[in-house]
Amino acid sequence: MKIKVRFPPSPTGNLHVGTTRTMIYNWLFAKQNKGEIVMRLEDTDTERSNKEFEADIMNSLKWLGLDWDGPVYRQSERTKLYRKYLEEFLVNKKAFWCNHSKEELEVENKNQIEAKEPPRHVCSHKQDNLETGVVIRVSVDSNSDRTISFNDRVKGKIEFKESLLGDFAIARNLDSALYHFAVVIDDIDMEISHIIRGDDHISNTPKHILIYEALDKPLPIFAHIPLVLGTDRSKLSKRHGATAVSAYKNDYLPEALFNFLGFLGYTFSKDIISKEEMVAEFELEKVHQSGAVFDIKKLDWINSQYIKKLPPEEFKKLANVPELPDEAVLIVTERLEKLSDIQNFNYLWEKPKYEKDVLQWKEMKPEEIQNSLLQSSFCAGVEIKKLGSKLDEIAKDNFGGDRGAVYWPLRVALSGKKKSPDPIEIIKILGPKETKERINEAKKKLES
RNA sequence: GGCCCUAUCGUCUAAUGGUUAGGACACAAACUUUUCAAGUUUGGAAUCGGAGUUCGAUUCUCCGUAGGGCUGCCA
Repeated sequence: MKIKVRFPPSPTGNLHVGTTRTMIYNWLFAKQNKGEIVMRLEDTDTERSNKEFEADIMNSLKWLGLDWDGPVYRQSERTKLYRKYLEEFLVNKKAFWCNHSKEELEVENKNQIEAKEPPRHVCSHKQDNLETGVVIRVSVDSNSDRTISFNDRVKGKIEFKESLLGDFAIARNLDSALYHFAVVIDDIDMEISHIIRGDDHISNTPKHILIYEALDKPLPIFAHIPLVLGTDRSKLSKRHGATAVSAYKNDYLPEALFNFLGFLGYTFSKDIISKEEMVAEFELEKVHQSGAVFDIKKLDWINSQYIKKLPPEEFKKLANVPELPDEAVLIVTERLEKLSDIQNFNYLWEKPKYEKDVLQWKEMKPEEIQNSLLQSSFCAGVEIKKLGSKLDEIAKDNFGGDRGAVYWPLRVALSGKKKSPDPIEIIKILGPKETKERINEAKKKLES
């Protein structure tokens, strides 16, 4: 059988990390099986869909390296196809026009809940053969004793009673199909073999199965993946933080996000793993059954691992710091979790700003700091290799061997920070001239 | 309310009818050290509850409980 899967985002928002995780599993599965991936924008809700979200989705997918085969389909451009099938459904009495108002349906629903009955709309217009109406519904037998069941590749056997479904809506009119109808028609038309989608679609599946059956088409294989959760274990949404992939672009490497998302629901052989290795290892049946919390701390760690491995040129480009000297890249990447944190190291390419009291090490007196800096400034031109022993000597001769008394003021003079890499590392990057200048500025600052 | 899904450290998870229930992140401590970072070592931390099956259940079954999803003329 030819393997064919789909990316079916709805352009009613930016690309969501949960949707992306589902797409990653589709992608891994397709790549491993030399299958095809269809890109299909589900924009049947014209009110909420827009081109900006479309662009965000495509760009984010591209950024992550999630590619697809063939053209980009839009459901809004396929209304003729849906119309053809809607007419067929109507003619064959598999669907009918319903003329109940929203208010009537609300009352019905309210009464059902109060009576502890299953919520569903069993339409009384079914036999009326209306020419038109408010909405088109599939006719479902409310007295059926049939159990619709399917074998989910990740969840196992799932069953629903047909009688509980009710006559569900599939189109606003002949030219405006709703989700349930458009997906099934498209999945049939595009010969989708595996539908790998979020857990939240499980309860839609029996409806879809009924449409496949009405068209006498074979069922695809269903695989429902658990949702990505927020810290309170509910479906990940904006109140938990950034959900758009594009919100991660400035701080995270695409490989790191991909790696992290892949682990939210699947266990690969090692924590840091490439796409290629993931493709080789992936098995649909091994996708976990329960939802996973999006833990940003783990993402940060994975990201830091990828940053460390970046070549200098690549890092400077991605972090957008062309002025950073190549020699400085290593000491910086070792300390970063997020790309934008590079701004904490701006003293490597521009003069630091700081308050003079930061220069003080423990109980040091101003004269002592001055002396320490003066001594250090004499070392500015010393060969890097010998710099360490030279500074140690100063500590020994002037401060009873307290190296902090030398290193601390020096580091602050160079970086303006309480926390920074070894001053010798910084001197290596700044060079003797700049080093001397910064020490002198520190001395001046101390006097003021 | 109805239907459906799920349940191992704080988080991601491993294991399997028999293990001292393992790892990673996070956290804490130690080492290193002028301060960070990195690294190394160590530590605390979990099988939701109750029945049943069994010589033995974290694992299998059932019942609870909890959480989640769906319940649209959204997708």
